[in-house]
Amino acid sequence: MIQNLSPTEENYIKIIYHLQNEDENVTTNEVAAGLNTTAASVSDMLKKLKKKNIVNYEKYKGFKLSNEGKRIALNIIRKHRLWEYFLVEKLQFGWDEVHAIAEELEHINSKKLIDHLDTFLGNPKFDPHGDPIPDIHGKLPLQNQISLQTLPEKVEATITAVGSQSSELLELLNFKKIGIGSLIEIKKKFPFDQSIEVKINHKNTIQISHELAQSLFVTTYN
Amino acid sequence: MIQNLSPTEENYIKIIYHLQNEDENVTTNEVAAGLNTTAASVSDMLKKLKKKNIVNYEKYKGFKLSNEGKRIALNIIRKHRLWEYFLVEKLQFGWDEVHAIAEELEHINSKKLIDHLDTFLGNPKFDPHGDPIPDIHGKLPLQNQISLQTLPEKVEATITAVGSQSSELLELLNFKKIGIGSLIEIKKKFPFDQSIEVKINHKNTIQISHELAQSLFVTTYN
DNA sequence: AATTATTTTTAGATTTGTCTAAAATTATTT
DNA sequence: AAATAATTTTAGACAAATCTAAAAATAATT
Repeated sequence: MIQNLSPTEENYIKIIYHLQNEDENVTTNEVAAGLNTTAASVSDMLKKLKKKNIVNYEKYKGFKLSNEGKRIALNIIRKHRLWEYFLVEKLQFGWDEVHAIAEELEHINSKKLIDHLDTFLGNPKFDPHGDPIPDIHGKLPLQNQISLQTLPEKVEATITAVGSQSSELLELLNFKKIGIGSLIEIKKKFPFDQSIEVKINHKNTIQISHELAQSLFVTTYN
Repeated sequence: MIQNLSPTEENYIKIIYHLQNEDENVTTNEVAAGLNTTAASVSDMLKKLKKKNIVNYEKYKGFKLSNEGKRIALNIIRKHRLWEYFLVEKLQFGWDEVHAIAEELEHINSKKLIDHLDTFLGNPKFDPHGDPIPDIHGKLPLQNQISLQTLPEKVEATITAVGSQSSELLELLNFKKIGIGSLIEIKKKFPFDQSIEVKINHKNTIQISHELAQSLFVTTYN
């Protein structure tokens, strides 16, 4: 079912998604704090979202997104993160100044727009903050991945994702002879420019810049 | 003065800009028709816009944008047309399907966003429909467009606008491999049916009917 | 377990943008 | 210039989203 949701409703859905976890219910006050509004307004909105079957809610007992609610949340998050990626990669914004603009862009409703944007950007898997981008079906990429930048020294890992499919990135990876499946281990980190020295497949040792390290995602074994 | 305007207010400002001309005032009914709303709603909004000094308005006498109102209108139009350009040139939309999406994107408020987008797109002067894009200062590019039908022989020009947005016209232009930005020069005019023979981009020579020539607008350089 | 404190909900008011119906004004006809 | 028609404005109502203040329910404390 495709529902027509106001930006306000979407913001509630998004914050509930971010607040909820497996076991505990989300509380009215948490949402009020997260949206800089009052508990009363949250109560009002919950009645609406319950009627639309977006939220499972009983008075005084807290609430959680329904499956439909989760689906909607993931779609909003997909839009938000793709726009953030666009702003940083294409429009040269700093990663710390894109959030507010993406908050507005994410409420524009056109599936075709977002899917074309995704293609244009090269189907990136992670946004500029390193957060995973849901794909066209709402699936999140595997999340035992960490950015190469955050891998500790002397820990072996496998490259399992790249941050984007841009031709520039692929060219660089080709040149350095690394790709999905390569074994990688950080030998030394250089704080000055955040570059790192890594060993690839137990053989060649190469230098990797901060920018490249942020676009490589690895999985460890322990 | 930077005002915070709602999307609704912006839509009113935009339609008034498009309806107004040098001499005559805009009427309530024209705006109501243009926005698919009632004359009563227009009256309500005019009171608001007058208080904000966006519109010069006297009851029962019609109205026009103030200078400030025009400045705001041109900025909205700039946003709309830059987004249309982006959708067509970067996201591979057809020029006949971008208007509705641009209507939403145009209300996003970030000067930096639009100026970066402008740079990213290469400071285009005309949108995919051939309408001029106001620059960062709100200036419209010179509009010495003439119908292709009135272009003299042996004078090079650039196609800068089309007369309609019908899919039939789009189909024909696609087939003939010409569009906004194509260089064009009339080689020969045939009085019998007013058709013309033209050279496109210094390469292929094609025939253009009277009807088509009337729907193409060009800019010369002298 | 009773009291107090906290959280959550409801009740009622406000703002924005809309509408219908009626009144006021202007334009057109006869 | 009077009557009729059309346009424009006002008055009053409504829906969405918000707020404050008070009531209801739950949690924490003694």
